[in-house]
Amino acid sequence: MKKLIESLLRQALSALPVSRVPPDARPAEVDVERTRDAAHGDFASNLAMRLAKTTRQNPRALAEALIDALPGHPAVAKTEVAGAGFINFFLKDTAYYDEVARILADSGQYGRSDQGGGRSVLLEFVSANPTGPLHVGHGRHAAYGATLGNLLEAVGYRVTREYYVNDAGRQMEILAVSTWLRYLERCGETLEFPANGYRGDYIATIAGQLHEAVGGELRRAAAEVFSGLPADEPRGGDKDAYIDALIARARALIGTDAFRRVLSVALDDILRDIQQDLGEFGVRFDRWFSERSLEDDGSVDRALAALEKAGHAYRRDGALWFKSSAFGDEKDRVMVRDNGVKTYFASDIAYIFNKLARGFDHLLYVWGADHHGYIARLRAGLVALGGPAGCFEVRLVQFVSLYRGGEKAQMSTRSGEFVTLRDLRREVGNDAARLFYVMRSNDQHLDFDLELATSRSNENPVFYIQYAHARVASVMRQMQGRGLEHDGRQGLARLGLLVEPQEVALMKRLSQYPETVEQAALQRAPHLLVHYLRDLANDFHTNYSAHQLLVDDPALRDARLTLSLAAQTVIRNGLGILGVSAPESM
RNA sequence: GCCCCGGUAGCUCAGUGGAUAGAGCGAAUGCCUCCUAAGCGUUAGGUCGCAGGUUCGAUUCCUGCCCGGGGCACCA
Repeated sequence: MKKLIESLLRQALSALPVSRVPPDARPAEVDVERTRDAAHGDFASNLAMRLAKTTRQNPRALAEALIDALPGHPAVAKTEVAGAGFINFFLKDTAYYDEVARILADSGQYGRSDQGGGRSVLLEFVSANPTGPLHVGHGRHAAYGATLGNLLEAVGYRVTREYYVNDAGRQMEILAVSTWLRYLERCGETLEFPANGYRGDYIATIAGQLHEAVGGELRRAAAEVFSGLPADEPRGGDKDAYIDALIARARALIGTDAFRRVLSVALDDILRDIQQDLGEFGVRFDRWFSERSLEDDGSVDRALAALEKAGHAYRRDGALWFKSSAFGDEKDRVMVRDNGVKTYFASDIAYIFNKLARGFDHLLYVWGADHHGYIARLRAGLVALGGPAGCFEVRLVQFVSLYRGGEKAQMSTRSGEFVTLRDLRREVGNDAARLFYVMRSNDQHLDFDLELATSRSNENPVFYIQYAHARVASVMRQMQGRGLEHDGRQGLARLGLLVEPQEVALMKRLSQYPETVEQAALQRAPHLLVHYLRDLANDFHTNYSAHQLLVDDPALRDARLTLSLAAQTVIRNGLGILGVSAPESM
């Protein structure tokens, strides 16, 4: 509907003589917005005021000229010049009736568009290290990324969802050694757990499975394991040096193959858990991309070689550096350490190289806010490899705090006492979790109120929105219980009977849905859709309270039910994008 | 020190180069012989952090400052 007004204005603009508005003064896009005040009509444009600036003409006179040039359209009742030069558009009610008809005809497709023109987007999100279960922060990434993917698809992009599995590198070795130590405890050894190890209970569980599988085969005496190692942090040593020595010792005692096996057992178990968790949460990925595969198939080496060949890499102090400062980063970055070990940055370069090679039009990353310093260097890598900087986009998600009854719930990652995503889902349910996670702007720290998420009142947007949907279903059941039928064609034909202000307000709100989806997708802002649905539910409940739907007059009843079914359709579509269910009863 | 995010009603947060800045909660208060009261209505509540600048017009854009959170590794 907004598009219609924009197109009319564009036609009017191109109809103005060049002498009046030179071509280079004409904006590529005309801005049309919904009015806040009904006295200003339904839509307004500041086009004349913008032209007035560039052409140094009177804005009101320009507005008059534009209105004169405006082609007539059956949906437009009236246009006027107002204020400093606004052009206000008043629509006929029939325009909204047509929109209701479109909603019911398009049904599940209503609100979708081909704005994206089928361009391909690689959306990478979550990508949490497989060193433990997902916690509530990852949950926000999952909900945000999944909703973003749905939004982009709704406006015509081809979206590939990918989870980058960091299954290589030192963190994996720490995971393996942590598992092995718990296994030794299970075998009966007594030991002091390293400060830098993974301490969560899940490690002991995995160690138990390992013990069942291999018995005492990998058991070594604790004295043998720990003799001659440097001091750990609690004893005044360096925890990193200590755990590295411990890893080397483990390798030496049980052999590289067995160490690898322990690593695989732990990794497979944790990854399976993550996949199951996200699956239950309704978050699906097209591909789980293994970091290790990039190393195994030589991609990392090739990417490093490509950078060296292009003259963007150099050696210093025994390390291989990427000259990222030449591409806007604040300083150069190490890719291969002086001990020959590649940094994670090396594989991330290889990964982005891989993404480019797969021919995506756009690379969209969702990262935690703590990774913002990483944006410049990865973009630098992309550009150095010959990729277009414009296709690279990162959206940062701020942190999540849990509140329970006004008290902040504590989380800490290494202690193993964090609140997992699974715990959260069990407590508040998937629907509430999905919606609460995307209710706030991703730029905003999120205070997740556990009590609110489970409360059954209109302050809880989940129940409030779902209830509006269920209420329509309930009325339809009620109608059938009375032996009545709904005549949809009659309803559409008699929408003119809907003259109550609450009914008109509901129709106007419904017509905003396609704009809202588009805006939310293009701004990467799912929270706009949540707010819209809340407002829509409010309009529905208001109308429901003000006017009986199941009235005796069949024509009026059909019209009202038709409008209600349209509202139900839009709510269902919107909740679908959010990954929230639309129940028939509550 | 540098970089990112935030500062809008008592609280949690939307919003925008335009016309009188919004919602929910909380507070006060009204509505069930009637389709789900898991609902609806009414009232009160604001120096859009502060100071400059650009503009016909700034809460919105720019600069500086203040406050809160985060980041500045040959860790992931």
